[in-house]
Amino acid sequence: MTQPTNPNQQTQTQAAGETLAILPPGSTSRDVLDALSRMIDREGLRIGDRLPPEVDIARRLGIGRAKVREALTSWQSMGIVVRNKKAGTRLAAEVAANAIHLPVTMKLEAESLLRTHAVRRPLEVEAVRLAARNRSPQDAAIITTRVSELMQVYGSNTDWRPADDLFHRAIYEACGNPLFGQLIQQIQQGFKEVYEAPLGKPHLGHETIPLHPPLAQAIAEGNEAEATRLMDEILSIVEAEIRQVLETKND
Amino acid sequence: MTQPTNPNQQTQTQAAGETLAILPPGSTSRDVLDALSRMIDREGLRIGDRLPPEVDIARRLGIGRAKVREALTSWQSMGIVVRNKKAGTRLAAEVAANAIHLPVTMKLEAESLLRTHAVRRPLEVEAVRLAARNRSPQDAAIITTRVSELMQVYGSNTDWRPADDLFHRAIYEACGNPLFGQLIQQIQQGFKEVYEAPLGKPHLGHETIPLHPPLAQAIAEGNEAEATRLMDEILSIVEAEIRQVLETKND
DNA sequence: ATTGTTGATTTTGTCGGACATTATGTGCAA
DNA sequence: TTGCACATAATGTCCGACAAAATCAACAAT
Repeated sequence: MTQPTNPNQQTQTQAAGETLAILPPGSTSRDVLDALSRMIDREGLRIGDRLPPEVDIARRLGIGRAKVREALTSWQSMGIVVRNKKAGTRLAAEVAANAIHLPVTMKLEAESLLRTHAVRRPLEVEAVRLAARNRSPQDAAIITTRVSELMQVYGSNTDWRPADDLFHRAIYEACGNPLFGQLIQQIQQGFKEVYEAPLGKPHLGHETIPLHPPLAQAIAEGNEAEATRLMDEILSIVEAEIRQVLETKND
Repeated sequence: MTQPTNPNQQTQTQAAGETLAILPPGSTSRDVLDALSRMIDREGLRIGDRLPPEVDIARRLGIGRAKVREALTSWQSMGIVVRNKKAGTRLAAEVAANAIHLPVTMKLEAESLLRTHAVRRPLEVEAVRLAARNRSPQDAAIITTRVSELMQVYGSNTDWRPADDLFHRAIYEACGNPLFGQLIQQIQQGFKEVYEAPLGKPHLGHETIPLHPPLAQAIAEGNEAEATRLMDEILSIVEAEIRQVLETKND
């Protein structure tokens, strides 16, 4: 055992990390978790590494230990950290089976981009199939509107991803099962965080936008086969782009 | 608004619920959550209902408020409860987009059995496809062993579901992407909890067991089309059984 | 009579302190 | 060198107090 190369051992002479951002008094538990995330990033902590004792974190962030514990409890319930009496709080070696928090899980395993995409893919295709089958006329109208808005933005040189988000959310709405939207958006959120952090967020999926109008039409017409085929093609393109980005990064 | 029929208003004259089980001193946070679950069940609380103030819970369970808060924080981070200053802690009306905990979510919405099955279905099929494509020889051997064990147990009149679990876990292992296993098992866990509680757990999926040996063979042979077809058929049968159970329950 | 306002109350949020519990490590003795 | 007792450091738990905020009740104003 004898864990290797722990960078933050005794170099912190009670005032080393004091330059950290002190949280304002009205900060939520989410802010604490964000600050902890930044701290983990900055100090380059990996799976199994210890993070500072609760009292130190509290002092460095200018908050009470109760608040730190609340945040760590949240992470613990997600299986992100493991707490032990004297061993301190460590980043979890493996995620508990019954608890998932994709954003952090993925952040800890950056190579899992393709894995995450592989999970997202069947969910997206099935959501499109159900949307084509179950859409109401209102849903079809919303989807048509969203795709026209998307193409309008796409024509200009502004960021088209918010419009793309709205379009896909309309699909999740139309499929009649809120679990699809919840799961996919959870996956997407984790994807974005890990993707935009180290790779500088190139506009992924740009090539797929021209396929969106026929997808919307297929859903509106109730053409399940064509809709799922188009969605699968879109996701294939995205997957190829991911592989390309990963390869160019590995140079 | 004016929420209706809150059963636990002022009938508790400081000593009503005192007969609750007092937790032993060495109880974990999980125990507290279990006790809270039982309390919710016993008092018949629904979505939007308030649960007792933290100090009351602490007194009734014989623990400190810190322990109660830790447990509630865990639930809050899963989107199960919402906490407000004077409004108290309420069971969440809708699950936050970035936090999902299917077991409790489903327990609160029993009608979502089919929705959950609809999400599980494409994931299972894709996992089988990937397993047929990427399985190693060892994986194939394990799957073959598991299915033979399953059929052996199935022949006797003991409970075949543990063996069934092992078989499907072997598939998740073989597919080469741990996220599939994590997500599906999370979904399954929630499904079981909500299913077995109100419906008395009939042996769901009994009809599908004879389809498992050919499924295992298709995976071992790398026959993606046949494997996915069989898995889809299995899940169709399960879905039909779910519908039947729900209908007979609605009489 | 309805509406707006003000104030009291209740409940969660946060802090600090104290002690218990438990790994971890250290030093002494065999 | 090995084994054991003890010191130490970190989380776990409880308590008490106050802050903050949402709700409710009473009251005033239109």
